[in-house]
Amino acid sequence: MAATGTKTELGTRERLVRTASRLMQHGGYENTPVKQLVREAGATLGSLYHFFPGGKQELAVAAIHFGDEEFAALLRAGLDARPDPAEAVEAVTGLLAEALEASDWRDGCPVTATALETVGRLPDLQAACARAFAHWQELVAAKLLASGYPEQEARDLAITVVNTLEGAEMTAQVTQSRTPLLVAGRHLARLVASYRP
Amino acid sequence: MAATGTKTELGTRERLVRTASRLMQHGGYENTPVKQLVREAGATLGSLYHFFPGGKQELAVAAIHFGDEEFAALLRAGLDARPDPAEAVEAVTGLLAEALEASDWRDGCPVTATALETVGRLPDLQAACARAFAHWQELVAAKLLASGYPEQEARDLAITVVNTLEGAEMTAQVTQSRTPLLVAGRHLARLVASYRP
DNA sequence: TCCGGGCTAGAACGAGCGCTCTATCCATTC
DNA sequence: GAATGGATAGAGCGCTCGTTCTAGCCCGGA
Repeated sequence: MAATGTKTELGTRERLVRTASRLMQHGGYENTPVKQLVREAGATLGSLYHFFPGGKQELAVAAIHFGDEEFAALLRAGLDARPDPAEAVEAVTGLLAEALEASDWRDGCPVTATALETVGRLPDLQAACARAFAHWQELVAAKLLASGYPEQEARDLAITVVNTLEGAEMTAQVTQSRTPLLVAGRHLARLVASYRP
Repeated sequence: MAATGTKTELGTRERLVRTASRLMQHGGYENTPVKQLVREAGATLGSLYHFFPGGKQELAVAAIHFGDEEFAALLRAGLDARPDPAEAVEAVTGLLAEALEASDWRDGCPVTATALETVGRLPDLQAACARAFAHWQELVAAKLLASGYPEQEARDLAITVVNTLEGAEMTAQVTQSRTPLLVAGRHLARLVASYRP
């Protein structure tokens, strides 16, 4: 929210959040040392603890929210690209594959790594990750509902679409290949189409 | 492999590998301190570096292989439970949901957390994780091929089946709910059936 | 009885962790 | 020009990390 790039200079707080999101996207929470984070953000420890009295964990929650919105934007872009929801879902996988390869297989889902790492350990972060997943499902469900899919089928399909995107994105990263995402796109399109009202 | 429970006492090496696999399943690689690992395995640091001169990383590779086989066993159990591959895949999701809830949502995929954390950082571990995914895909593909599915469709379906299982398992963990897995089961069964030769 | 190698044992090391703390800067306000 | 308070700055704290190292245990074969 607020200015997200229109300003030539971002405030210190915003730089911290974006840098944290990027580093956590790559290595998760524990693999992101505060000192490196602060250095890459062009800030200092003093600034971090000024804006986030709760320390690294509070910053991480903000970073997950930022990644949530970032991924949601890409999701919306793909979903809006085609009127038909089946084709739209396939368009999303294309966007994901493109972005992933362009980043040399580094920029996967900005939430997954942190989510897995914090399950049963850091409830605040786990909750933030769960909210992100729910948010993305909501976007997919809205597209299906707008296309006339019945409520229950739309919600269930949204769950599987998001989960399959997550799984395919992870495998694409680990194997450094677009294939898992592109195959997922074809299969998800077929699945969504098979429920077409 | 070798004895996996028949012996009343497992050797120190085996205890280290199993404990590492379990701890990495829960928190990944970096969140698993060697000292805790050694303590829970009933071993000592000396033993660890005796059996694994490469240290924590070498042990982690062995642990990933163990988790690979463990998950493969569950996969085989589900796939063999039903002759029809669509029903078989759904059976797998049932087994996964059961095991996950029984562990209070802790025992997710033994590889995913480590996989995401080591992408682009620890090539040895990343490669071990990639091998595990390929192995599981192979098992699913074999089931489909045995049921008469054409080569290419079987391989592609296997990719999506494994990816969707991974994604659904992760979401089930984070949200502490069987729903993602059960919904994935229904959808995967429908998808697999839609290609039935 | 002695030996020797597979294995166990845990204290100690240097590096890096998240965080605290005091000092300072600087735009805004009287 | 002085005072104010948000923001910046980074040295240093206590702690834990993975690893190293030396010493000793156990037990089958000579």
